[in-house]
Amino acid sequence: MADRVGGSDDGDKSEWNSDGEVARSLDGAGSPIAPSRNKLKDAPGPSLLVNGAGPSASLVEDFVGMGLIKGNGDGGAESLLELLLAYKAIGNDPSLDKSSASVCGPRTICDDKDILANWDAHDASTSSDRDHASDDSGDEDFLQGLSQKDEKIESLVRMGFPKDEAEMAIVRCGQDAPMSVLIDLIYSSEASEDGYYGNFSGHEDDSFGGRKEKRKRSEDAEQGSSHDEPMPLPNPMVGFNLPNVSLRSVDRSLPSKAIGPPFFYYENVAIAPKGVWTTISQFLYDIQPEFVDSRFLCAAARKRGYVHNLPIENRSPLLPLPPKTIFEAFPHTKKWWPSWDPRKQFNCLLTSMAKPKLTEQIHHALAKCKDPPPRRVQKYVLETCRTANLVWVGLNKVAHLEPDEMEFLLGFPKDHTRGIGRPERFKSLGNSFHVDTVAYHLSALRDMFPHGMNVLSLFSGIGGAEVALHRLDIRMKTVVSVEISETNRFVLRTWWNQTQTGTLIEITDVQSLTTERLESCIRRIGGFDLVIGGSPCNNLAGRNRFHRDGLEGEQSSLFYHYYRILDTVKSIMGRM
DNA sequence: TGCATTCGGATATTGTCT
DNA sequence: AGACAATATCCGAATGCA
Repeated sequence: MADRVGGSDDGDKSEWNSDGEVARSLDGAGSPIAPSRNKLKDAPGPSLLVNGAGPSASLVEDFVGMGLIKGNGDGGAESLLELLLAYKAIGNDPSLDKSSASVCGPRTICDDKDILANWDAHDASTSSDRDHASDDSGDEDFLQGLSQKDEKIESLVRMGFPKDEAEMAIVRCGQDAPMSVLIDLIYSSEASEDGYYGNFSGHEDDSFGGRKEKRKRSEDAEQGSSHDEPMPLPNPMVGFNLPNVSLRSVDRSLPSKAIGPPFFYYENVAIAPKGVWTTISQFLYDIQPEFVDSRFLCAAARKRGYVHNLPIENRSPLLPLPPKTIFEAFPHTKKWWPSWDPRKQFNCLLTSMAKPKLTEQIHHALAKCKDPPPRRVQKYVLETCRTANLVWVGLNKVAHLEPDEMEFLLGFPKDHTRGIGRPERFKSLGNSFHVDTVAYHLSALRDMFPHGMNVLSLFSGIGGAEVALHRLDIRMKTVVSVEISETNRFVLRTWWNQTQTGTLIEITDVQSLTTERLESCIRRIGGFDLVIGGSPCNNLAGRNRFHRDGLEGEQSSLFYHYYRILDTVKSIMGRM
C-alpha cells in the first residue's frame, strides 16, 4: 500500500472509513456525516413542478448575435443571415423523415430490463470502422473538402439528426461553418416543424425580442472586430456565495425560459478560449454562469464554471468541512516541508502524472547545496513543485500525489477508483467534479426532494454528481448515466451497487439518446428532476496544446449533445 | 511586459504475454 | 520474436493578472 497520509505517528488525521464514505475528522473526535443509506421508501411520481417549460425556439437570428458566424469569406454575417432565414422558411420539408435518424451502437447495461429491452431494440452496428485514410488521392483539395463535409455530416447524424437535414445545413452554411451553427440551423427547422420545439405561442414573440436584442449587442460589439464577447471571470472566483461566508447578496433572476423542470447543472473549465462561455451561456437559456474556484472549499484549486437553474438560497456544505490547506490534509508532509516553499494549497489536480524523474532531479539539485538553497535552485524547485503538485515526503524528496490522495481531496470515498489502472485513475480523477463544490450547489435541492429524485447524468465520469447527491443524503430513484469509458462506468457501477438501492441505467454513447428514447424513458420513470453533467473539455483546457479550438472542435460537439438532450427533456416535460 | 496557471496529447520506451 | 499494453518523456500557448 502506498505510504499515504501520515504513518503510525500522530500524523494521519484525515481518514476514510471502510464504508465507502468520506470521513473528515480533523480533531480525531469529530463524527463525520454518514448518510443514512437505503432507508428511504420508494416514492414514485414527479417531485416538483415549477413554471411551464420554456423550450428553445428557432435560433436562426441568434447566430449573428451569438457571434458564432465566423468569416467564411463568402459574404459575411448579413448574407449568411439571409441565407439562414431563407432556409428556415423552406425548412419545413415534410419529406424529411425525422424518425429515420440513424442511431448507432448504444450498449446499454441496466438493471431495468424493460427499459433495457426498449433501448436495445435500437441497437445497431457501430460506425467506428470508418477509415479516413486515403493514400491514392489524386486531388487532395477535393478529397479534403469532401472528407470535411462528410465528417460533419457523420457527426451530426451520430448526434441523432436526420442525414437529410445535416446535408442541407451544410449546403446552406458551407462546410466551414462551425458545428454550433449547423446544429442550431437544424434545430430552427425542427422548431417550426414539430411540436417539440415550436408550438409554444408567445414564446416565439418573446424569443424574437431576445434575438433582436442579441443581434443589437453583437452589432455593438462588432466595432471591435471580434464576435467573441468576453465573459469576465470574477476575482476572487467565489460564485454566488460560499459556505459560512457572507458575501454581497447576489441578485440572480433566472430568465423565464431557464426555469425548470427539470433542474439542470452544467460544468466546464472556467478558463476557456475567448467567447466559449458566452456561447455556452447563450445556449443554456442566457443563464449567468457561476464561476467557483474550489480552493475556497478544499486544499486544491479547481476553477470551474457552472451554468444551472438551481436555487442559490438555503445552500449548506457537506460536513465535516474538508481541510483547506495541505498541512491539514496531509499532516505528515509538514515534517519535510522546507520553509522556503510557501505553498498552502495545491494547484488544479490534473489528469496526468508528472515524470517520476523529477523526484530524482530535485533531490539531486538540493543535495548539492546547503540548507537554504540558493535562490536559483529554490526557484527551479518551486516552479516544478507548483506545476506538478508535488509534496514533500522526505528529506529533499518530493513526490507526486497518489490517486487515493486525489480521491480524498476531491471528496470521493477512499478507494473509489481503486482497481483500475494507475494512469486511468489519474485521468478519471483529474477530469472529475470536486464533490464538495458540486454538493454545495446541489444542497438547495435536498429539502425539495424528500422522496428522492430521478437524475439524467451526462458524461458521468466516475460519478462525481452521484457521489455528491449521495453525500447530501438525497436518494436517487433512477439515474440514467451516459459515460463512454468502460473504466469509468465500472467505477460508478461498483460504487452504486455498494451504496444505492435505486436503479442505475448505463448508456455508453450519448448519440444513442435520441428524442424518442428520452421520451420513452421520461414516460416510464415520470420525468427527470435533475439533468447534470460537465461536457469533456479536451478542446477547452489550457493544457491542451494541440486542439484547443473552443466549441468548434469535433469533440466539443459533446457540449451540443448536452444542450440537445437538455432542451429535449425540457420540451417533453413541458408538455407533461 | 512578465509571471503564473492549466479537467492534454503524440510519441518513445519499457514491460508482459504468447 | 512479435504483438500488445503500460509507462515514461517530451512538448507550448491562451488567458488573466500584477
